[in-house]
Amino acid sequence: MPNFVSANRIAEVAALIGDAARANMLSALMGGHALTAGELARHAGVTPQTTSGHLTKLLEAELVALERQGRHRYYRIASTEVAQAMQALMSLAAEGPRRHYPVGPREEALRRARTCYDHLAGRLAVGLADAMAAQGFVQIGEGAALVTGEGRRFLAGFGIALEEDGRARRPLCRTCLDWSERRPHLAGRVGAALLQRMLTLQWLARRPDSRALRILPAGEDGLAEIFRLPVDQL
Amino acid sequence: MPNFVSANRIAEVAALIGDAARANMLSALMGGHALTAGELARHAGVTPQTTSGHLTKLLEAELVALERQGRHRYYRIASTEVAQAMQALMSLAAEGPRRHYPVGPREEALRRARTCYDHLAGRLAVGLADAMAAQGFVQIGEGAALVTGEGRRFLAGFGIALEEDGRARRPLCRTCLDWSERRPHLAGRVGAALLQRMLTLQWLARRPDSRALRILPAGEDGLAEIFRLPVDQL
DNA sequence: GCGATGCTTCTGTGGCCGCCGAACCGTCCC
DNA sequence: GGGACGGTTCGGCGGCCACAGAAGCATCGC
Repeated sequence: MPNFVSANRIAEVAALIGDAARANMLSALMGGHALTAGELARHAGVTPQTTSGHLTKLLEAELVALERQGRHRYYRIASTEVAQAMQALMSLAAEGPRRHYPVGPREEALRRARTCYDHLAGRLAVGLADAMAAQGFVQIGEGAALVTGEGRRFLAGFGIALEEDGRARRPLCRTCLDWSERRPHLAGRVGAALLQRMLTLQWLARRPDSRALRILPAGEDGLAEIFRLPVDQL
Repeated sequence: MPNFVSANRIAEVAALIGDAARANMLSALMGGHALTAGELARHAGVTPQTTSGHLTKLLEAELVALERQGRHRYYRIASTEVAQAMQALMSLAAEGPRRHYPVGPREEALRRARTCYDHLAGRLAVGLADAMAAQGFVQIGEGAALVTGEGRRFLAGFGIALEEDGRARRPLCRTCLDWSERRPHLAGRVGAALLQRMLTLQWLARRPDSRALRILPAGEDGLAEIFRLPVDQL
């Protein structure tokens, strides 16, 4: 029959995500942290044994990957492809009937700054992308972003080396549509590097048990001075 | 609870796609043609009444949109967001155990040139992207592409006007990872415009009942002369 | 008007799958 | 060692949902 990337395989993986418990687990893993089975069970709101079943399925389908460490087993998103698919589904889910979710304090923290798999999201990320674009470090198109030569130098000065691998067309930068802001922000290799660097510089800190990020004093200063991004306006 | 883009909503839409029949329908619609319920029923391999049920669900979730015309009802993908999600899931599904699908002649035609929702895909699309990048009309990054000033002029000469809407950050061009080539090609507004223009110029023709495209003689000439893309090498 | 066609709604049936209780296996700590 | 704890496997139950048969409702042709 006509379809041969076998729409059936698409259905398989979509069905895998299309279960409340598993979607919650994957969603939790989108925070970028590797989590143990128990933590995932709590996130999903089901018993450990049920969780275990789900995890084996996700493992077989290579949607998540496993790392053992002593008696703990850490699960994480298996690949950026998976993260992208989840991202696309989030955007889709965030559309629709525009439900009025009451904005609690926790949600407010998430809207302000959070991780999205391996990069920044939230108002901070959108503001950062805008600020860098304004200074000519990146060019942002629809679903697309490129680092300029100037931007490359700027990032190098900030401690991020974009290895100049031979093929000029390779490296760089994607954008990722933020469900809370409905605006693009920087993802891809550059996005991941920015998050990492800001964590090691202690500009930002992960909150335990949440995708939300705290902006530390050093971060407020650094973002304002180096990135020309006044954090208090976020 | 922690998750609040409600992973449950993600699960809902994923589950919607995660059914073989519905996935086949959506997959068929990814060809870019609007299809009738009957055609979709045939694609999915189920009876019309079952199809009807699926379609109401897809409609409610706004994954597909409906256009009535006499006693026919034409269904199409509702938005680019949906198309992107499907695209991401295809990439994911195409990964994995790398099954050996025997490559039939039909599949070969698809690998060569086909539509992907509203733009080109297959070797033709990848080659086109490469050729345009080589001539400096676009810059292609990872998951990202931008049209240069030169490219803008080139496209204008080819009959594609990229309206310069005020906000400089808006328009342009995405890339889309091709499952068959595992390489990016041009999507977004530019990708759609290129496909449209080549269809109206009769460079390409849609095949009935398939996503595959035929490259017409005028297309062979034009692609070689204007885009510097020798089609016979695809 | 008539029937034919395209599509839908209604209804019942069947199967798959997510769920938990219980038991089992491994790792850590003292 | 023993015991606690993190994880997994097994078995049986329950509910949801995709499916087709039959009937209903539009639109087309004559």
